[in-house]
Amino acid sequence: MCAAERARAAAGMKGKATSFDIAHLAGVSQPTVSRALRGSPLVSEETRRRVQSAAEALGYKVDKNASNLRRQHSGTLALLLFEDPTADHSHINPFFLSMLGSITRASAQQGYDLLISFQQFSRDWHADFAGCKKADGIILLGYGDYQSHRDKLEKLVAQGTRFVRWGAVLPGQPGVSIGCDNFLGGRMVTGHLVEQGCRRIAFLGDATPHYPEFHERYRGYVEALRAAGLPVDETLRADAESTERAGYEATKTLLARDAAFDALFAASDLIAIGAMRALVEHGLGVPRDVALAGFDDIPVASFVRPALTTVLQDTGRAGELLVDHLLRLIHGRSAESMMLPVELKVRQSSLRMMRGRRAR
Amino acid sequence: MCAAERARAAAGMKGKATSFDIAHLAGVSQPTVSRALRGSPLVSEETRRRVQSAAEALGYKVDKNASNLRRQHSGTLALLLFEDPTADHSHINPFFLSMLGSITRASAQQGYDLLISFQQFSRDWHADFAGCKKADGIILLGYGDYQSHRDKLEKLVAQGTRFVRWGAVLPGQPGVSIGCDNFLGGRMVTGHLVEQGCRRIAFLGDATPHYPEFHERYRGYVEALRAAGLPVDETLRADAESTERAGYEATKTLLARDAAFDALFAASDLIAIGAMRALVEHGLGVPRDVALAGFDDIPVASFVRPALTTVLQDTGRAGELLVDHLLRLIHGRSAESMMLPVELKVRQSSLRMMRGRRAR
DNA sequence: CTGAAAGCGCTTACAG
DNA sequence: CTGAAAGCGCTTACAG
Repeated sequence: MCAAERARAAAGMKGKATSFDIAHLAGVSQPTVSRALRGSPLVSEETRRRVQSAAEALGYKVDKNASNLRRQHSGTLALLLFEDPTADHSHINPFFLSMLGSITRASAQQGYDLLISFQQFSRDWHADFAGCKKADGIILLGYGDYQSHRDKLEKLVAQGTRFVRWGAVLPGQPGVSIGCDNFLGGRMVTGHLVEQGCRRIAFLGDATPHYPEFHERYRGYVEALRAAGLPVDETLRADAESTERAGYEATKTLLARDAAFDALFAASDLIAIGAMRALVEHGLGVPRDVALAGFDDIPVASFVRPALTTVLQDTGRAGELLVDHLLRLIHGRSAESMMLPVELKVRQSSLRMMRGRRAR
Repeated sequence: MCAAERARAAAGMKGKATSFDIAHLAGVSQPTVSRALRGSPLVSEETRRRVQSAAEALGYKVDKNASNLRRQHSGTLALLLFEDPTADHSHINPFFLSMLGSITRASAQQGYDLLISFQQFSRDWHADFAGCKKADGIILLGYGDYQSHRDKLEKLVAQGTRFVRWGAVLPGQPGVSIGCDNFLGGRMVTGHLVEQGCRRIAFLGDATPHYPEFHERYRGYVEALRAAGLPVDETLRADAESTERAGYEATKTLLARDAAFDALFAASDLIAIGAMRALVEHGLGVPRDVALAGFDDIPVASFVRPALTTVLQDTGRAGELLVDHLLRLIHGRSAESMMLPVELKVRQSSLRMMRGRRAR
């Protein structure tokens, strides 16, 4: 039995203490307890102290359900992680894990709790969090097909649900989106591969508007090829969702096609790592025979051998911005979509000049 | 304006619909709405249908705050992630990330929401979740110093807070703990290194009772050495918390000590990866000059070169068990601490016989 | 099977 | 600066 329990037992109470118990102990009314604990300026310093020590003595905590009900808010943000239903369920994409970490931190810093939920895009999740007041706002995260599911976002807007979305920032999208400059990232990587002397650069990833982020990266790739006067060869493109397995298989497809390539730009690091495995199995050296680059800079990217050239998205900043923008919306202020800068991380996997410099 | 809004505007309502609105539309009393929606067997099939379609028409969702307040529960579990305050804050330990994924999935499967929060052990978090009824129970996760903070756990028990803890399973601990067989894991790895012909095996990690998991792994290491008739040399031990940086530095310390070693057992994969970098910088080949093994089998473990020998903890099963045991406690049933089996994953980093088999 | 009533534990306008 | 009163939106024993 701890001190608080003993004190309460002495006072003849059972169960958790309520604000009435504190009021009784402090010799004030129950509303005064509420005011004192919420830091209202209406309460005298001396009363506040009495209330506070009574609350501590009984181990009292404000009941969130009651408080939220009365105040009509929840002090909670919901993070919805959308996963491709076809993806391997045992591991979450490390990139989103990293985002999750920074979002958790950012919302804690702002005094909000974070509710986490995995969702399928197909399900009817749009009213599950804001509708029932479990959360004041929603953060949407995931490589998703926002084109087919645009109606869900529009429903959120129509409902007046506050939400922000991580993903491609494109004109005319419902709600607020925050994402990195995928187009620029794609152009930078491809430009770098061109500089390395690559001439037949393949693209791995679903380049349809159904995967807007990949699509933007692809557009950057095309732009860089154009700028270098290189043709865009459709046989050098293979679809892949963002998994290692898909990258592996897309590379096999490409190899089977017998269309020669000297570089591979994978739309994500996971795809790139799968590609690396397929290339090695096929007896091709990276970067000796094929230069390779990915996107995201997930933690493994620097640990694979050769270390993977990729595009860094600042997840720390992204998490802060997502929470920040969502809170603006919750507080009735305006928030604009925005695009974050990216950074090219050149590592060994794309450095064709390195050939022979190390005994590998 | 969506259909639900239009319907409600027609009915002259503003704001979210309540159970009274549904009652009105369905032509029943408000309590009947509540019963119908909660699936009470007292409601006739026909009434239920009327209520349900009214609820759908108005886009009604039960207000969780009100429902929780009345029912005195929250339908939510809290996951508290303890991080070493000295650790690098930009990345979360991948092992815990993996646990987080499986816990999220398991609690969703059981119909519970999951609240996530990062905590410092030193802070006064014990009443922050259960005390204020934000969560029905708590899951504790993190390489923590449970010895110094044992009083916190005891406070939880005294309060009657339902909680389960991931970590070392030792006799006499407050509450329910679930963890893997760290002792066996340590013994298996060390035994394997001995089999590979290693005779001077160093241990990297804080082996004090303050890190009970590492301590158990260390005890397994000692046991395996004893079984092989090898001495336990204190100069072959260097403290490290579970970060890459700490592993890097501990290895440097070891190297500076000038006590020869032919193998390194790191108490975690992160430590092992840091160690690998230090060894390479020092001109030592892995596994040629020094065999290396870690613990956890985080995703990078199979991607570093050479791939890292380690001990697999089944995070999927662990997450399920943590949630399962916590729900047992919440439902007033009993739950016992338990230990999960581990699996040795032999990869190249420890295969000294491999020397020369590949041109690396 | 259904309704009228009470109450979960707070917060906040209102009155003093 | 403080208290009495009302009410947030449900759920559930009680009565019929």
